[in-house]
Amino acid sequence: MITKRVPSETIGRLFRYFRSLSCLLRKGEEIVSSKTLAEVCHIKPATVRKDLSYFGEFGTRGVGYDAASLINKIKKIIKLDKKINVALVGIGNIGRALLKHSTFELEGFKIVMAFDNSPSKIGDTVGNVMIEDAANIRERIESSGIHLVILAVPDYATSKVANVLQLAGAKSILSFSPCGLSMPADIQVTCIDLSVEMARLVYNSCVDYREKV
Amino acid sequence: MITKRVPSETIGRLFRYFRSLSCLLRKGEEIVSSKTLAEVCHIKPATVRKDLSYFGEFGTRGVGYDAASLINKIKKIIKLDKKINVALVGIGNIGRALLKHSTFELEGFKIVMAFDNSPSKIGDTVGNVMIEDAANIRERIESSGIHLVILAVPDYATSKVANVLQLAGAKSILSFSPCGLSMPADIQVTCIDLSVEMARLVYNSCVDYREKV
DNA sequence: ATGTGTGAAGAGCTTCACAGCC
DNA sequence: GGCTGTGAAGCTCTTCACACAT
Repeated sequence: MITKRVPSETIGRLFRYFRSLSCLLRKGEEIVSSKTLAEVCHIKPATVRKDLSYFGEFGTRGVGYDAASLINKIKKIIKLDKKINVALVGIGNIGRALLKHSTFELEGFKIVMAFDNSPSKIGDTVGNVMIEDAANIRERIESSGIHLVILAVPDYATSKVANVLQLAGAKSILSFSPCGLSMPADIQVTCIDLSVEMARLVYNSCVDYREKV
Repeated sequence: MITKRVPSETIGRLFRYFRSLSCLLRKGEEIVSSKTLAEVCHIKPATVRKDLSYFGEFGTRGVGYDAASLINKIKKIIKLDKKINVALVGIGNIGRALLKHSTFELEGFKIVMAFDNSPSKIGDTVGNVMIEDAANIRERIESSGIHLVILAVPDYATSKVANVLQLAGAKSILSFSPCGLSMPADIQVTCIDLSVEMARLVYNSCVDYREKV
């Protein structure tokens, strides 16, 4: 019993291949080589081939990949063949921006439900979605079968909400709070922490090109 | 001539240690062990010790780390001892959210300049910052000596703006567009791509606990 | 000739396990 | 006893280099 090991980075890149291929196809390129795809994505050709090889043999040696059919293969692999419904908790600045951010829908994700606990927000409609009372999170998410939830609440509320989401059967959480989440292993959590990213950028730009002896 | 190799992940974790230590200190914990710090951050004690060891010996064997002095050490390492000024380009939904996102300032970053090219936005003030004409980006960033720029413009404009930023002497770019940036190696670029993160979450939650034979 | 598919080498990060010090 | 600091092992992802197919 061996789990097929696919690097987590590979999945992210598949999504980018999907985007780039759609773009190349629109420009009339029907056959695409790993070299072309790599250039568009700013990575190495070998990485492209390796990534795809985890899932099968999609190309023709000496020729390349058929763009249209490769797109479909990728779509199935990363479950982009159906729209993914998403719930959003926390309608602060970030939450509001996400609701208005129309691009998600083009990429296969749709925020279909939004929650906040502030009476002044509940009932409002932002970007076609009505804000519901956070008290109903569990019931609503459970009954709708939503698996992916975006968490954009203040830090102090994060873990409390996360526990409710767990009870509601959520499988994946994308959080904008500095992690602090301890979830069971069967729940995927990704934290997006802008301060951390900025700190890394600052550090790297000071160090990388100042070699130490 | 050997570059001291510090994992890029380590820098991100240092920032989290910094946060956690501040919190622990506020609670009155003056001495902190790698075990305690690891628990708070949901990582392994050995990782904490290894991370710190890249920069020196900050602890006392048999005892632990002095929280206050460790915080100061970390501050210096990741340049948090001074405020970092940041410029923001693109005042759409995300840009606006970032301007209003007051937490940055607590963490050492301050958006001091914002640009857009829409006449209807130029001159407005959002969260204490006046939106300036994007035509002045180069001049303003160059003369202010800002090194870190957040890019929140529509995809099609990203690389064009990035080129201007390069000319303006920016050293680091935090972009919210699907990468497409080819910058010289001395400019650090980080892309935050929510669709990619969501796609990974979805994939992992389907696969991780469905072992393949 | 050209470009894929892939085992093996390489690079980078994490984790272990234990020596060293309190 | 307790906890740090660290070389070495382990693991994961990337890159190479070449066999193979058209």
